Amino acid sequence: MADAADDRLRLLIERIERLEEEKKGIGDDIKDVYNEAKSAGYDAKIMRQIVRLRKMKPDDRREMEAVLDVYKNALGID
Amino acid sequence: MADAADDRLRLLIERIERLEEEKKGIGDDIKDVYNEAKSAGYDAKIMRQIVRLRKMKPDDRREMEAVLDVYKNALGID
Amino acid sequence: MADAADDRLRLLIERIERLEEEKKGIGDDIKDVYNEAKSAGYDAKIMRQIVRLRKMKPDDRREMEAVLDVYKNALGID
Amino acid sequence: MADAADDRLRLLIERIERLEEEKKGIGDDIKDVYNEAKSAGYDAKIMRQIVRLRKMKPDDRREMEAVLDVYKNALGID
DNA sequence: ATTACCAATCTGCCAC
DNA sequence: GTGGCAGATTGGTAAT
Repeated sequence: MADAADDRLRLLIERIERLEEEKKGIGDDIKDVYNEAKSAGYDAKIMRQIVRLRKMKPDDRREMEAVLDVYKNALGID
Repeated sequence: MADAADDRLRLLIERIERLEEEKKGIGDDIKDVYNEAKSAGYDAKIMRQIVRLRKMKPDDRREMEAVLDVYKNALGID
Repeated sequence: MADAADDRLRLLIERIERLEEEKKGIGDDIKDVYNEAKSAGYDAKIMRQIVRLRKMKPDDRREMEAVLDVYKNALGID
Repeated sequence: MADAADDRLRLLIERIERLEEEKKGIGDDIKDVYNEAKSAGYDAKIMRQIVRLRKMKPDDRREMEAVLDVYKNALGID
């Protein structure tokens, strides 16, 4: 009963499923590294912030941090 | 055909739907305030960071910022 | 030291914070209803699906369900 | 200025960054497949539902669908 | 053991 | 129409 269109859809789905498995594997690897870091006494939550900051272009990051400081001063934070 | 159990489920669902509507209304109000802020020249994204920071207890926030600085120095950021 | 611009920003932030509190309150109310439903033996996860389905226009929902069935048949699901 | 602890942190961060890059690459591949499917006339949103359903154990899926039907009947959906 | 909280992923939306 | 952003949901974790 499975015609050619059915096959095409099935193949697309199966490719997606294989890729999602790979993606999950890498996600697990990342989790392992964070756990290793945690065992070494590092704070995973702050490491994640670092990773986020390093993704930004340095100039953009500094600009963002500068504006944040201005707003913090306006609000009397710190 | 609708028995008492059906009614009970329906009433629960309807209460949820009413509450979700209210919640959506408030979400829209929040969006309006951000738009007003944007019109006044403020950066909405950074305002959201400020709101997040103000949710934290001051001591926790300072501690977090201090650790972040240590990590940034370790990584040579800035 | 707080000038007029600082005040304006502070007022905007405070309005947002008030609205977010209200929003959180309603979110808690919704959670309460789901817990009540759970106590009555209902499955919260499926109730969420129901709420989602009821948000759709009936014709759109039926169309979507029809396509889903076609795909399920193509994949031999069921 | 970089001591051994700094190096350790840096190496952990770099491992994470490499893994995140790989993960992003696979995410892009998945997106490509969905786009290919879309070009062939398939509905990506429903394909995602199919993928989700296929992740479930068949018995669990059928049980879930059965309960959903019960709730739909109780609410007069369909 | 459960339950609430928190983070991370995923979906939907809006702006470009 | 595409990419980024915010919101929602789900899974994991920590506390009691």
